[in-house]
Amino acid sequence: MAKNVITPRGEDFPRWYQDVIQKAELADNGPVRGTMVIRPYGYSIWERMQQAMDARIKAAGAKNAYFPLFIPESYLTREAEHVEGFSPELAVVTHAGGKRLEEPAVVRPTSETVIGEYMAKWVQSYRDLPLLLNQWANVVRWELRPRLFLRTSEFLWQEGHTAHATEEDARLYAKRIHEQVYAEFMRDELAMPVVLGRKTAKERFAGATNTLTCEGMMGDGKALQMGTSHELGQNFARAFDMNFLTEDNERELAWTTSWGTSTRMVGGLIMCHGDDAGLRVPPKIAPVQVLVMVVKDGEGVAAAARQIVDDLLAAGVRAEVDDRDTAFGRRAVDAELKGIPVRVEVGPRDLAAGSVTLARRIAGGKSPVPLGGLVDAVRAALVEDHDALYADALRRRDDRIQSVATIAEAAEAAATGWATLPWAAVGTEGEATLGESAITVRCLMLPDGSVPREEDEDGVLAVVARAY
RNA sequence: CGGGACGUGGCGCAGCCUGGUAGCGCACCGGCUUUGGGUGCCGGGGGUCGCCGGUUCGAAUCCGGCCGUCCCGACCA
Repeated sequence: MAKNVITPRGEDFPRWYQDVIQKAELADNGPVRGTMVIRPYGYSIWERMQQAMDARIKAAGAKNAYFPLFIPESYLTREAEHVEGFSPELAVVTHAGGKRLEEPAVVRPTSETVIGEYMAKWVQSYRDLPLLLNQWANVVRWELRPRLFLRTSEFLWQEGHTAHATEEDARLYAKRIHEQVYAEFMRDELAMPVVLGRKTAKERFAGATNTLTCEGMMGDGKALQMGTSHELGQNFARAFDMNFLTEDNERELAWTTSWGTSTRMVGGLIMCHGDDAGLRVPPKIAPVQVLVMVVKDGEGVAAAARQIVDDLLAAGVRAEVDDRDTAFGRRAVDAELKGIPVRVEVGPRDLAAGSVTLARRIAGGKSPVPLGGLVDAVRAALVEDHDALYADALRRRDDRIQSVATIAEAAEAAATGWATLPWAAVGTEGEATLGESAITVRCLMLPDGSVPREEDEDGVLAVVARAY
């Protein structure tokens, strides 16, 4: 492995993170503070996330639609908590077409309001419910302390918005998205274990009655909120007059939900799986699962490498050839920085032996594989790598969660990881105390890992940590 | 907005204190070399020293003003 290519994680984790993003060619800072240029390799990772997520969202019954970037300022103000929560980070267009606008247009920070307005129009009868929508879009939240992928003033995301006839139906749908779309996606595609829970009132989405969250643990023990699913009660339905006639011809307000995941997940992926050699991309998300490297050309090696790529592609493996003219070591280091799970090294020596060399980014090590058995070996490696990444992440998380009894102990544990303690021992005051040390209650959960329906249920645990 | 630092080729920095017309590492380009772990050597291109003004024969360097960036704090997918 190459040395000193990037800052070691243990030396300076934030610096390591920046180095990985730069060296793996994931992103650059944009020209306006807080903005981000997503480079092709970073974007291809996002595209794979989108694809996998989109399929799950559709399987949950939601359909894609698109709503405008500009929202009338007056919409935002209709839901009191919502506007209060978002006003500090709004970008507002006051001038356009060379004139001052009669009503300023807010650049969407999220779309509950516009979508609420239109859902109100479309929902007339109980027969129109549930109405299940999703959109892929960019949103803008003017951030004071931006960090690439984790907190940028503009980011890309998916936002789901649904309307239901009953509170129970809305609750179950928010839960379904939380568990069967988000958490499963993170586990099965990103190889990331997440803690599921509900947010405290302080951490709840502005305008929601309940916020469910997926919290991931990063390599430095800090928490990252990777996705949220909200029950909005009738708050937005009331603000936008979204009502419908029941079977009994009664007029009732709908119950709505919203839920989102963003490009922040790319940051989570980096910080969860990366190591001192760079990124490690889980095979299912990897834009390039196998890089076939021409070690030394001249004896039909390049042609053999291309044939191998074709065979892998035909077998449904995402493969690319690397026949660049640069030194082998540099190309190998590049592949490691980018976290490509498997490298197939092809050189004259290999071909003479009728084999190739399989180099593993995640499991580590190299070994010869007969050409005829390559496709199967690659398939097995990719499955094994996914499981290994998940196991690593899970082990780290379990090692770094401490069960404690007091706020003081929790604060101590949060220096290196997470702590769980009875929510009853924390409460709103304890939450404020911890906040003074930049420690937050990430979520509330039950001892068996399930999500409590109410904050004050018996045995509810608070998960506290420092967070991104 | 409160506290701290910094603006010099693409990136990271030295030079400033003690003025004399810009240098190093990486990256980039060309040649040879080596392609099985950032190969080595030779050659080369690229900078209004953040901006404006002042002092001076002469300013990256000294003085004044302005602009910008980064870090810490208050907000967040």
